[in-house]
Amino acid sequence: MFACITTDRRPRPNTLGDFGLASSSNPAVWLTEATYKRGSEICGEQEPAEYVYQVKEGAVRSYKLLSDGRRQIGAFHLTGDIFGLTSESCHRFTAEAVTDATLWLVRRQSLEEKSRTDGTLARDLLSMTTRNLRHAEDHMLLLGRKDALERVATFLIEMDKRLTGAGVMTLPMSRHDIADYLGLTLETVSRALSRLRRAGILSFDGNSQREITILDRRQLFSLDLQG
Amino acid sequence: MFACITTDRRPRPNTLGDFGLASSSNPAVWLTEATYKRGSEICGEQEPAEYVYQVKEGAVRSYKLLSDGRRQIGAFHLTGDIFGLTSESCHRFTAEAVTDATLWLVRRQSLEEKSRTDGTLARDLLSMTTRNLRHAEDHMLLLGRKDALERVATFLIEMDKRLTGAGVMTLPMSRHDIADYLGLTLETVSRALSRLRRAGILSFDGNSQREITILDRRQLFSLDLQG
DNA sequence: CGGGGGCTTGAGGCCACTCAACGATAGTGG
DNA sequence: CCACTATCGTTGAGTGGCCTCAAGCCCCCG
Repeated sequence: MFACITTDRRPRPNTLGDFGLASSSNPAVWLTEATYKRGSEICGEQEPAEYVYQVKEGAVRSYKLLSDGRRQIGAFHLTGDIFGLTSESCHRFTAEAVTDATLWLVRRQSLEEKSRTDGTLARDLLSMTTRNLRHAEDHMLLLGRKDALERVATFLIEMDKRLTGAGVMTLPMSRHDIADYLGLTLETVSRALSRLRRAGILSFDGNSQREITILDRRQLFSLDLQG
Repeated sequence: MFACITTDRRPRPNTLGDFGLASSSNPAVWLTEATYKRGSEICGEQEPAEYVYQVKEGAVRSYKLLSDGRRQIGAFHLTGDIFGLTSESCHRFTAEAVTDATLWLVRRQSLEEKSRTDGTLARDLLSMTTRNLRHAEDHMLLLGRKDALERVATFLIEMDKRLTGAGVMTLPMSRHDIADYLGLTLETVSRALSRLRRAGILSFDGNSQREITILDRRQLFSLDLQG
């Protein structure tokens, strides 16, 4: 599994806006574009955090491992998402391409330098970190207190919102990835999806089992008894 | 359950250093001190986030509820800890006093205003948020992938580090609180502690069951197979 | 003395895990 | 074109770890 860095390493000037960092019109943050094959590692846990990443296309998983191989995926990063952002020196997750993916890379150092003088950027970094924190906090509730069906329902609602919002979506990740995100096994995820299908809440019409249609949003939401 | 705000509401000038916000010598952040009785609510989930809090003395729990009452404690805040910090308008957790507690309060607004001109403060806010994020990420791994014994071992190591570091500690929270922090039931927590005691890893010498001595740090760490 | 809260321990049940078989699909090479 | 393989997903049977329910102890307090 090797990353395929495009040879186009010629730095391209780019606004922070292109990097998703709001409207600061600072043109001096340099981007690199890179592509990664399905399954290849983008950055490793505890490696020095040299870059911050934004998904141009594809999907990425961030995870931690226990020494015996148990895996917990902390987040999926989809088109437009920024990850690898930290104010510490090392990454706290391993990131891998879920599908073939194209990323934008920006040196962390250059962001830090800019943020020292650019208050808007500094606030954007804080609000992005806060957004990640909120996601982690919500996910703790899921992992600590929801049962399997509720976890899968919450997952589908999250993915629908982030992928299309239209109730029809093609999940980029496998059942195994979903399981490691939800703290379950792949069999339990599969059974939960089947239950939701049999209950008329979902359908798998497409020719792929990853193509899911939400038929009854009300019932799905009623399983996601947040708050 | 009522909070007992001390009538000493006279704002006291204080350095940010006193607030744990590093060495910025800005004296213009005003603190209020308040005391809370065991079990009283400090702030509610989804309430407007008017204050940021620091524990002067005592212990605090931050939690989320599902509509049927299941509770997930996201963090315990001990002496010196800052909580309630968010760049969003509302709190994302309910906070309650685990023991009688004395807190320092600072208006969120005043922090935000200061951070607009004080780059050091802005960076401190970011690094505090990052620290919270790391804790949440580690806790996701615990909740998603560790078994009961491992969760309790991890908890004891965390508390030992934060309370004394000496291997002897008096936990401020009940088994029920520990359970809701670890995604277990209080009985399972109790059984795990008993197992660790029978294995010679802990002892409960004190006259309180919350007084715990770690006898064998090596074995305890071997149950906490982080990474 | 009774009552309540916190903690422990036991008995039994259930939900998710484990192990296994099977089908579908895609890619590979003869 | 057809094996052959690997990957992914579904489903079933059985197990086990944690939960539920309950009893009982200890301590504090009225």
